[in-house]
Amino acid sequence: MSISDRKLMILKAIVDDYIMTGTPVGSRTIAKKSDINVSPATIRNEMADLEEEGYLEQPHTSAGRKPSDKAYRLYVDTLMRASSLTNEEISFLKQYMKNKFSDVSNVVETVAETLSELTNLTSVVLVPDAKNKELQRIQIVNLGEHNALVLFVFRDGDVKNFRVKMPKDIDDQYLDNISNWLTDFVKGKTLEVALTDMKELSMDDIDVYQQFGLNLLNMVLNNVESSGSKNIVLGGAKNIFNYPEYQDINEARNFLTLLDTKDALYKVLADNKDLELSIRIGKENDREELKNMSVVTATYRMDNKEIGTFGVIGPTRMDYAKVITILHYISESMDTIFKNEK
Amino acid sequence: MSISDRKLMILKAIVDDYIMTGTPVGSRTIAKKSDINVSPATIRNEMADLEEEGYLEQPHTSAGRKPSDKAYRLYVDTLMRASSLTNEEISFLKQYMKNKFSDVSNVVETVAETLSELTNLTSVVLVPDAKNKELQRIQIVNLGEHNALVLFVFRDGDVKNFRVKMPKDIDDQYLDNISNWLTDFVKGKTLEVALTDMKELSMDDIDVYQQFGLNLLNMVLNNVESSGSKNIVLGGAKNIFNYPEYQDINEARNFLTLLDTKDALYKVLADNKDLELSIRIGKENDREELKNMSVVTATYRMDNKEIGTFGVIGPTRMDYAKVITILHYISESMDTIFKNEK
DNA sequence: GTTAGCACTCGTATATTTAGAGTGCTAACA
DNA sequence: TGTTAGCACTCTAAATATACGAGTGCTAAC
Repeated sequence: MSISDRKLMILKAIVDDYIMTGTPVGSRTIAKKSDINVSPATIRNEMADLEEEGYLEQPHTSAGRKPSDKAYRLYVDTLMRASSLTNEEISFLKQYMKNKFSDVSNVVETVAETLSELTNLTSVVLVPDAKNKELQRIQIVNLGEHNALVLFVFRDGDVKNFRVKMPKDIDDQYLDNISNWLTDFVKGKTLEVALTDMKELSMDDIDVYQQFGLNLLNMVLNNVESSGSKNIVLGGAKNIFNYPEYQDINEARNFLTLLDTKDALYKVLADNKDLELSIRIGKENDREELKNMSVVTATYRMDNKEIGTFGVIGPTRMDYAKVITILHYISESMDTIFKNEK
Repeated sequence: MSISDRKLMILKAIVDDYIMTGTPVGSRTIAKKSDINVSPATIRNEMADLEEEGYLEQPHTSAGRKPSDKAYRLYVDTLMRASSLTNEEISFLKQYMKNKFSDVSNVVETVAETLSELTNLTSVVLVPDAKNKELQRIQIVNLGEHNALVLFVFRDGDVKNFRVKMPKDIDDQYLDNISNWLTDFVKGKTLEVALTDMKELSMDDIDVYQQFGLNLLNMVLNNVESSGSKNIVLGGAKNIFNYPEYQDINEARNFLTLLDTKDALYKVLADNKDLELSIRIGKENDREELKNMSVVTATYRMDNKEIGTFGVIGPTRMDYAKVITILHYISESMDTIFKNEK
């Protein structure tokens, strides 16, 4: 059963309005605002139909209607304009991002910040899993007094560092030698591959180096794994307060608590890794805690390997068009960093 | 005019109770709870006196009393027990921190997390200013395709890294040479000193290196300075919800907004850098936004140079004794990292 | 098929009442 | 002279009652 064009127009008008205001919208509002020149009574009839078909819901008899998840889905898939941004806004966006990303050491934080500021939502950025990234170099730096710092530099420019204690103070030159040996060995491999490869080395190989390297790699891998659930960065958590429906302290609190259970968020983002753009509306989310939220994520990839997954989380009545546009332009900005300027 | 011992006991009882419950405390409560065996009526008289002297305030006629900032000050200075923790709790603390700090690459985040978890307050940690830290090594790592990563390793194990573009792909060996030259030049100096020193180099010195080094140092310094207000890490922001007096959405919101204006927090922490332990109660804070909060900070130093400043921020009715104890044990744990195990 | 009219519903905002916690004062007591 | 029981008084917070209004669904006319 297909829905008449007028019904769709009405539905779109309702969703648009609800996304703006957050209050159930009545027939009068639609009659006045939209360009469907028809009386409130007529619209009421259509609305009753739309409700029967599951697109609208009524909080209570004397309230207007609000869109259901199903309605948002339809809205996102076919109703909404591709972008709700004007040309000026878009060029502002581009400029803004260019500035943001100009001198960046910590891309992840910048993406999180940019994303939340532009969307006025809470942003979620998945820190790329160090386990699956190619190593570029290992460098041991002597800090003196039996302390050393082991640096793992990855292909993508990420750096992880670990403080280790040495049994005795070791000559800088010797540390460099180990560093070089390790680098030669691991370069181009992921942590995991490097570790298994190293285990297979025959004992004939320079033993001390190997033992040292094994210890290091093991340590790092453990560390990387144990901090698995923390590989997530948030931005703009308090943006949720902008939404009147979160003025209730418990709602707000629950939301902030949800943000703290990074396991859940991690799962969601990790699940969407394969998708260039993922939109999960309300009950479409698997996680119970997210059943009344929407999560929109994008994955940026290069040479068919994902570099990063990032997105926003917020009320189902978020401005999907705007969010999608912004995600798009952030991807593009990352292109600039990782490709053009290379 | 000195205050009688009984008055002090009553005041302490009131503060203790108010810290626990957050609700104004009446004469009955004190009469029952404390070991001052005296009738409510008597306590009322004393309370009236204490109010006159500015130690107590009454939200309204028919409510109990709550401590004033002045009362908290007295409490902190002379009334409270040094530690409200039992021996078991303390050994738990020590164990907890030992675990936390065992395999740490990011000390700052760990301190923030530990602090907020243990105190149930919001923690604030000042990231040590890279400008004034001694450099240990500079290492340039080739990432391929005209990209390179410049690593600045500091004496204390901190690492800052910057992605740079190279005009053309440069031989790894050559990059190592530059790295070594730079390291030799900067080792033991702060960024600022290194920069001025380098400017004074005569042009006879290997010119390319110098130019390259100058550019790098300049870039890093700019970056470090421009991110000045961000040198702060928070933990447990939502702990504020544990306090019933912050159930009001606006209070909570204001608090979270305050946390976002890192300038203010930075100022506060930086101001207290010289003090091993600083307790600012309510109006004692200079900042208007903090006039109804308390900020307790500790500075950890080594060889008379501060390594880190960290503390908590929360309602004036925080459990000062507990907070101080915990700050103390965190300092101690850091000793373990930076000294004993060295 | 569309629309004006109207009775009806129900949530929110406002006013009113009630209950109780705590006080200050007075007068009696040790 | 300091302590205490007794009691009237105050003021908040919770509970209850009232009023308002936005929005609906239905009916009947166009």
